[in-house]
Amino acid sequence: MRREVTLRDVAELAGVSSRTVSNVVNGYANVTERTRVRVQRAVEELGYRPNVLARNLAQGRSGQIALVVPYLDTPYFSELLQSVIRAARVSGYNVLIDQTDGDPEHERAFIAHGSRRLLFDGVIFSPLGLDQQALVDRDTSLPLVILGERISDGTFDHIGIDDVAASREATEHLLGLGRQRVAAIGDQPYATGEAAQRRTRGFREAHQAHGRAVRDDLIIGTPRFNRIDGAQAMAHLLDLEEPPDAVFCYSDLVALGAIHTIVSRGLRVPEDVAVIGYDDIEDGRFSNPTVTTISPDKEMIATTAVERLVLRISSSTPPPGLEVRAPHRLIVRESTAGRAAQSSS
Amino acid sequence: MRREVTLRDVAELAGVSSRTVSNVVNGYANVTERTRVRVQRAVEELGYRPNVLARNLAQGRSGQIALVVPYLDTPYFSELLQSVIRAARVSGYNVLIDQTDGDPEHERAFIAHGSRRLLFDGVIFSPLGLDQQALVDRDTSLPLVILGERISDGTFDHIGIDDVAASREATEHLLGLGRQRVAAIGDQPYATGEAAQRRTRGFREAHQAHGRAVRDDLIIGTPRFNRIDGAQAMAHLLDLEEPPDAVFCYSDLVALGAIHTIVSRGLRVPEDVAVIGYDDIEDGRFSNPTVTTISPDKEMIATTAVERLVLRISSSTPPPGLEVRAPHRLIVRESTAGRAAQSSS
DNA sequence: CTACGATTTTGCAGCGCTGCAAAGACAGCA
DNA sequence: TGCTGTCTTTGCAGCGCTGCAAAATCGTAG
Repeated sequence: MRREVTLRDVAELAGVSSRTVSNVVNGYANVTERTRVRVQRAVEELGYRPNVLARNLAQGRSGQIALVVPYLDTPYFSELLQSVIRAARVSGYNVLIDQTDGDPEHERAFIAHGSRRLLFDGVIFSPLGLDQQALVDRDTSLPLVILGERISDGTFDHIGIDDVAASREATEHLLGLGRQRVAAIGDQPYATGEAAQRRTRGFREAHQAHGRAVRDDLIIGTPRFNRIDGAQAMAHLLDLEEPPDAVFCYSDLVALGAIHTIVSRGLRVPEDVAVIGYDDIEDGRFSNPTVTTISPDKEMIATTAVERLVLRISSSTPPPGLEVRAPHRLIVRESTAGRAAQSSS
Repeated sequence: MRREVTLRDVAELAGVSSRTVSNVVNGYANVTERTRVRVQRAVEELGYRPNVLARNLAQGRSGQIALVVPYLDTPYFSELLQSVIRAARVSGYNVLIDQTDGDPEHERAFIAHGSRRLLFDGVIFSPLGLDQQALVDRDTSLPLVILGERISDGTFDHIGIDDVAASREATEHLLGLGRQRVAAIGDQPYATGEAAQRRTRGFREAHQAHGRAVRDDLIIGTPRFNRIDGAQAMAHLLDLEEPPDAVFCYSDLVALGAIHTIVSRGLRVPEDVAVIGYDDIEDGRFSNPTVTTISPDKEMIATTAVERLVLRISSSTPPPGLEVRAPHRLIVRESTAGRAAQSSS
């Protein structure tokens, strides 16, 4: 395999210094049209491509941004990943993926002091079990953007939808259908379960707005937001003396698991139990029945996250922490509206 | 942000040359125990971490391997991705992900001459629409491992399950249930559809082995292996005068789409139509009904792929192309066995 | 005690690029 | 014509590491 073309090769051919070639390639100011053209021509003739590695070394950066997510095989995250990769590429960054498996220790290590600083220039973090303390202990010189439900303390950006409002809408949708006993699956009443707790808050607010009492025994906690968690929680709910006739699930996967249990007990969705999910993953559009859900604008979340992170990386003085609210909407499908909803997306 | 600790810093503290520190850090031979210990201590005291970038630059490699897949939000690929990342990290490589969207042009460009050679040291490629010509035109100096159904020409490794055999088993399972009209969804009778064609071959072989004729109008082509493709193809099949009573779907997503259509027509799975899928994605374990499927050993595929690629990268003389058959097995679930299968995983 | 081969350590150059500051070119003006 | 200020271009050093080959050290045989 032949040696790659370097800046120097181009410089020689164009009859200028390698520094000038660098200037042209990087579009720096103050290069005469004449030399620019000459260099440009040489670049093309030799098929020169900058060596990213060398550039990064010289600039003291790595050219990578890390995307830290709890699970990769969760559709929500893999859909997000796609958008992040696309956006990062536009800005000349590679995405380094890290799956934490929701392990708080692992999550903490990623943003703690020292860590593998050299491996990435910034982090887009979608924490699961990260507690407030980890954020306090973090290396504040590491550019950080957090996705999800955590409020920024001003030293990083935060992007997420309004979970409380979204959860309220979801619950109101169920109440609006005339359901009498609305359950919630996914609460996590402990320090690292902030995201879940906001959804529970929305759930309660909706009841309040409708002048309805929340039956606390219908709020079921789950360790994760998985199909299996949903399936088990639903089984528990159906075993109650007065089982619910509607369920707000804190993720579409939970909803799919719940539906699985309901149907395998010989009950019907939505006739016997209406189900609403959260995330709008593709699965929910083709499941049986299709799943009514809260759809966050994932593309916008990903794009904004990368944008902000890149800005943060290239700023000499750190920009103030931004609090970005991404839009969301309720998408009604069969699991609450029945077959009638079939035509909707 | 303070400067990072370098080799030289360690060298100074340990009272040796930086080259010796490098030797110790990299575990090279011929270092006295005495100096090794001394250096080791200095490394720990300063918290030295090698700069991967500089190392790679000096070694003329990038430290990245590319994983090229058609779609990332397809569960099969995101499950594979996880395993690949894990395996690559063990070998000190980063995974650079590229989604081709199945675009043949894009796929071709990735392994063609020149390409972005500097960005990655090797490629793990899961092609979709890649035709044989692209492989001929490829840059043979780029270490390559191909996943899927293509046979190696000796210049790269190939890892995949035996699709023909697996498809035969799947079809035989349906025939063994006593089904009379078995359909297949997913054929792609054109140059880039090799994978699909092997499945069709297995489908035919199974019929032959059972002394049954294949009804060609029951073999439906689909552009992709998606839910929507499965849903549409199934709709077409159900509109036939003699609709099938069993369907072999070339992916679990196709199967999920097909089931969706069947159920929304008021028919039952598996009573009216039995459905079998391919890939064993998690969705199929919690869908309603759960999906009988062919389960490839993804972990083994990923691990072997990385292993072979790393070997190929570090070999000065390219090793012969290996043809690896990963194991697969049939997992019977509700979509063919009915509720009775509930207990199986 | 010297010589020689084997082992361990070192110095230097260079991977390909960019930051920095200085040099050169050029135009305008006295 | 000489001088100044501005715009372009250049040279050099160095990012942190490793390849290479020479130098130093060591052990042992003569």
